[in-house]
Amino acid sequence: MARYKVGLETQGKILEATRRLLGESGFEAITVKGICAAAGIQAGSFYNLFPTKDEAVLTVVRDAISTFDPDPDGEGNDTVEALVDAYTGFVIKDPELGRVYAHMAVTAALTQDHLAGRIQRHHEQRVERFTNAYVREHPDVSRSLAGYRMEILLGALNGLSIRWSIDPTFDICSYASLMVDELSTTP
Amino acid sequence: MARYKVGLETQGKILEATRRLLGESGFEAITVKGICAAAGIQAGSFYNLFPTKDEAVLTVVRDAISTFDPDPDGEGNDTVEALVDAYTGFVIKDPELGRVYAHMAVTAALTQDHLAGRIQRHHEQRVERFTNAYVREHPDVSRSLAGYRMEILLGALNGLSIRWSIDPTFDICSYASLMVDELSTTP
DNA sequence: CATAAAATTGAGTGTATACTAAAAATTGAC
DNA sequence: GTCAATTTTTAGTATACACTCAATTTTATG
Repeated sequence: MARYKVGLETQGKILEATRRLLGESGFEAITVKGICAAAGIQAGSFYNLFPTKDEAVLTVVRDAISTFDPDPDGEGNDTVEALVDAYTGFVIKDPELGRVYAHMAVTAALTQDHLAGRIQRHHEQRVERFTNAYVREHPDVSRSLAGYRMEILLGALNGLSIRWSIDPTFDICSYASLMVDELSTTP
Repeated sequence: MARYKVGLETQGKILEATRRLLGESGFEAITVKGICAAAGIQAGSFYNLFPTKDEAVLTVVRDAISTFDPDPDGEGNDTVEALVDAYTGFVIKDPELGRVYAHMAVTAALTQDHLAGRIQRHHEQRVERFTNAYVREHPDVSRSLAGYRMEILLGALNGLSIRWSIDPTFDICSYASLMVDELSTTP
């Protein structure tokens, strides 16, 4: 753990580099060597501050998850539209972390054993939060149908996020808006 | 290239193993050593038949793409429902290749440089085929709105495929049916 | 400014990877 | 059955990876 000022600075540089490289090339392609080069340090310095590569990756992932889980205390007042808008809003505001989140939600669950459980849990909570919002807005829709619809909505949102991650000019906001619009007119 | 019978058999064993391992663990985790162990051969034998690992992977990917692009000649008579049903039908019938396809469509475009172009092209063709079917069924909907809707539909289908790939008990067919149903009632 | 703690470096380790080459074994057309 | 072409094996190479450690330098506290 960092105790001196320089150590904290180095920690910051490492996390910044990790975040950028994760967003650029994903969970498979990231290497300690790459992180160190991007941070301008040597491997030994990295391991003075992080016990393993995965620990640095996990720190960034935790950061991405909490960023994209807006205002957890206000859960009882969500609307589906607000949740989707919050997501696309964050993606636009911090595309680097947005890419990390998209990779995480979709690819990392398949390929990163040490993250799979955490990602699965996050997905379930996310579906529940969206479903709660949806039933609150549509009391006449059964909870199970609402769950189906929100699973599809999040599947689509993840799919579109990957599309955007591959092609940064892809206008994810328009697609997300259209999706929410058409959802709100479905009886 | 294989010229003797045993060579062709070995080629078959290699492709079978590659397909299974791709479906099980994805594009990042597959190794020549793993393929050879699963096929019951040595590395030298592999390289007698395939110039590189990527060539074996690409052969399986081509196979997956053509499997999930049903009856290309009948393009002019598609319906969106039939296209989605064909997709989920193939996924159920050959889950191994289905998993390969899902990994490919979503993760490989990000992480496998040698496949990215091919996957991008395939996706664009897929969107176009779906869009053509949709405008044929809904002549009153503009082509651009149809394109948006089909991009979302395919995003969702990809997202749900990944969900199914992570959790094989996930009932992708029900979700896909619901999606098509609700699409057909959208004006 | 002395000193202990922390940070950094540089030069490693071991392991796994894709891929190769030479020799031995097998195949199949004649 | 011969023999050249093909296939298989065995034993490698080179490279990239995560991670380590002893020596050196830097930090900050009294």
